[in-house]
Amino acid sequence: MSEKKRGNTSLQQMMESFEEACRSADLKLTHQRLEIYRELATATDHPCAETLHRRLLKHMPTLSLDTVYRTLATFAQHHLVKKVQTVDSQARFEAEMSQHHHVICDSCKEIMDFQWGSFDAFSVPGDIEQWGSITNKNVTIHGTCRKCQATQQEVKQT
Amino acid sequence: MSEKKRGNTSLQQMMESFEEACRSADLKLTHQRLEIYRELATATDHPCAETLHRRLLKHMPTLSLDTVYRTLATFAQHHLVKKVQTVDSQARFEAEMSQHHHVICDSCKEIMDFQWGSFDAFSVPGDIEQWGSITNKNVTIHGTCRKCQATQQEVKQT
DNA sequence: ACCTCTTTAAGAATAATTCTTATTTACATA
DNA sequence: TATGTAAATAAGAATTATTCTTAAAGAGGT
Ligand SMILES: [Mn+2]
Ligand SMILES: [Mn+2]
Ligand SMILES: [Zn+2]
Ligand SMILES: [Zn+2]
Repeated sequence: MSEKKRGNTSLQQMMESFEEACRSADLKLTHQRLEIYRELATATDHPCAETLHRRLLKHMPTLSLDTVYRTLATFAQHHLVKKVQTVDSQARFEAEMSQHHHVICDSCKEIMDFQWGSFDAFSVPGDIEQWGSITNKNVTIHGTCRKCQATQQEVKQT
Repeated sequence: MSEKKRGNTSLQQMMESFEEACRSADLKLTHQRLEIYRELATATDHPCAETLHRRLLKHMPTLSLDTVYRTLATFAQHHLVKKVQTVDSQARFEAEMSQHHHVICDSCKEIMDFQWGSFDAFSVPGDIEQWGSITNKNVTIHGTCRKCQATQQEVKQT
């Protein structure tokens, strides 16, 4: 039971369906791809390419940052990972492909997942259905997380 | 009645409250600031800095791109404009500060506003209220707009 | 009109990402 | 298991988006 919590899907399962997806998309199963995917799949913080690279360097000292970028782009094209939309300049990524939403702390930039089934079941306003064909709808909540609230409190007291 | 549609607020009104806000924030009312704000306020497409610059060059041939970036950053700090969150590398902006949501065409990158009062009235899942203090919640819908659907149809037939 | 501080334009610099190329590797096949 | 070949990687150069530096221009108060 020492595996990271990842919704209901275990890392093992994710790795297996990842390998399967690569094979059927004719993507070679390189050490780099496997490790980059694994690192992202175990991360819960929606890391940017650089963060991912920094983490991976510990066990793969020759991994290039370019490979991380290139690989993430390839994965995204094949819908194996998602680029997360943010207001910041560095792109951030996630391996969690199932429907979920984000809370973002505007102070520390932490992005957390959450579920909102009753929203998912909601149907969009009528005029939007005219607009075109919709592939997905997501909520982003912005605010300040507890940790940052505490920190800002301390600063005030200084 | 020839003014651009801007929700219910007219451009005149926006310009007036903009000038008022600048004065009370001790921001000098320069020609550049007025024109950049006006251009963004009349745009309905959430332009990036470069697009805005290109449009403004027609009437202000010496305006520098740096000024557009710097000015938008200043405006954003003072909550006079908003940076829109996207998955693309170029930042996009809007002057519409009232609560609204976005539909984004993944093909042509067009961003359209829409209202969703019943969503706004919805309260967020309980576990999120524990997370920290929330400043806003917004929906982003992704899909393909009618125009792009039509174009893709043509391509198929070729 | 003049002073002072802010803002601007221009170009240099930086940050994030992508491209080029020589080398290495995965994996299909013999 | 060895070999051939296309795909992928590492390294560094290049590009794109944005920010910084500095000298000159302008806003707004007196
Ligand atoms: Mn997520
Ligand atoms: Mn908008
Ligand atoms: Zn935080
Ligand atoms: Zn479109």
